[in-house]
Amino acid sequence: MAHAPLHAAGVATELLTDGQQRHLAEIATVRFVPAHTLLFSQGAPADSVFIVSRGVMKAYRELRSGRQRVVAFLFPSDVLGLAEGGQYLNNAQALTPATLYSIRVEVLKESFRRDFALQFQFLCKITHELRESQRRAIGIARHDASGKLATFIEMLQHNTWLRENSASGTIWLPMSRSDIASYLGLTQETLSRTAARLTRCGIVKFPDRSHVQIIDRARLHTLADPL
Amino acid sequence: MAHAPLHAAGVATELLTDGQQRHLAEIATVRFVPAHTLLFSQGAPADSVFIVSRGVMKAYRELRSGRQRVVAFLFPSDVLGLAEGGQYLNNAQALTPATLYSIRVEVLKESFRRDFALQFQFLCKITHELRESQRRAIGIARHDASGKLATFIEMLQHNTWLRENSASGTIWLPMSRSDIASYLGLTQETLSRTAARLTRCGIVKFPDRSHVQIIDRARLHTLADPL
DNA sequence: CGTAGTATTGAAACGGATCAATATCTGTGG
DNA sequence: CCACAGATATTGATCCGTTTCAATACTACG
Repeated sequence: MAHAPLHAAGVATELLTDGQQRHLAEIATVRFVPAHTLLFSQGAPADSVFIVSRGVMKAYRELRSGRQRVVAFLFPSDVLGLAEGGQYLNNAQALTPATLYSIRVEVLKESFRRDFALQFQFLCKITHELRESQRRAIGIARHDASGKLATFIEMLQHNTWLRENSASGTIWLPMSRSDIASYLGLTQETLSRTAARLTRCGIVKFPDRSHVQIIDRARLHTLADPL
Repeated sequence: MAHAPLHAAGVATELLTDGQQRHLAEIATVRFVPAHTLLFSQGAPADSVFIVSRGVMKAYRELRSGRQRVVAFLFPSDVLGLAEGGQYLNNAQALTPATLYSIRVEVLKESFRRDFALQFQFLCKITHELRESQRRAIGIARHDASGKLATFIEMLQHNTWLRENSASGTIWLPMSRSDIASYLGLTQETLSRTAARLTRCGIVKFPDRSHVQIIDRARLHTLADPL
């Protein structure tokens, strides 16, 4: 078990002691990734785990047909680098310019050995990711496109890193329409139509292609609530 | 962070030292659950984590409409009891008579503090669950029912605990048709029709309602492989 | 300003959902 | 051991929504 298979979970750095943060900074390497650049690709040897510090990343998997399925969007404090058998399972690409901390898995494991609380933080965060993944699985099992989209918008709404302006309720969408569609298991066309429908109904508004504004929070939630 | 939120991951007891196994046995309580019985329900105070020792469990969530979505099937060595805010997120029900180890989270956390490797095992297992959850999310994002079912059957095929007879390729299905349908995001009717279709095509055979037999492994895999 | 990638809109067809009826199984008690 | 009842599973017919294919509009970047 040389390679610790870690992934896609947020590490709440606020919950780490100063000493732990210093320690993490010591064992990590800072890495700058330009927008639209691949950080790593599926199948590559997985020797490091990454923590997003600034920017937004996407994790996606390449399918036979050349299509891609978005597996997760990663925000600051999220961890990525899920591996199996020493290989990364997903591709990781920057949606915006991003800076990450890169930590070699052997080094991280050694730190875990010394610091119980650090490992516990990771455990909690991976668990959090698992919760999110299950939630998402329930979300995309739905058959109605508007429900899926509503769920997605609510999800973003709760994400601290995207609330540009909590007063006006405007939310930043760092990902493309196709990314959202892929994440929700829809086609771009259906997503587009559904977004148009929600706009017509006065539930949301799209000031431009990378922003949503929630108009009718109550009706949005009614749509999002699972069934 | 009084309640460690753990869940649905396998703990490979084979990888634990004798001492660790003894220790786990000491802090755990054995619990027998008859078939079709609820172990815990969503919203209940989550004070314990469970490890399946024998039998099969299902984790599911109740939806507004009264319907239910199956989130996971749990087999021996899997961990269940995913919690958030001190409450269980899913219902857990036994599909067969089952025996589980029940461990109070505070006690488990205390053991983690003393035993790095024990915590690391849990970390690996939760990570494994996360992988599975992501795989499943990709699986149910598909639009074709036969692909979903094929994926599900392949998944079971790889599960050691269900291979009754690896020679004949017969697999035990401890869960009902509705459970499978719910897990795959399909209706019972569609699942039934799809199963019939695969049978007609000579890809699988259903000797009875709780067994599948793979006839044409190659074509099954072609269907299952994510497009 | 033009071009390539991205997004929207339109028309048509497929596939799964739904409603409804029938069949089969499981477990229980006579 | 058999018969019965309730749950579970299959099958059929129809409807609706999403996919698909195709064309047009937009936007960002050089």
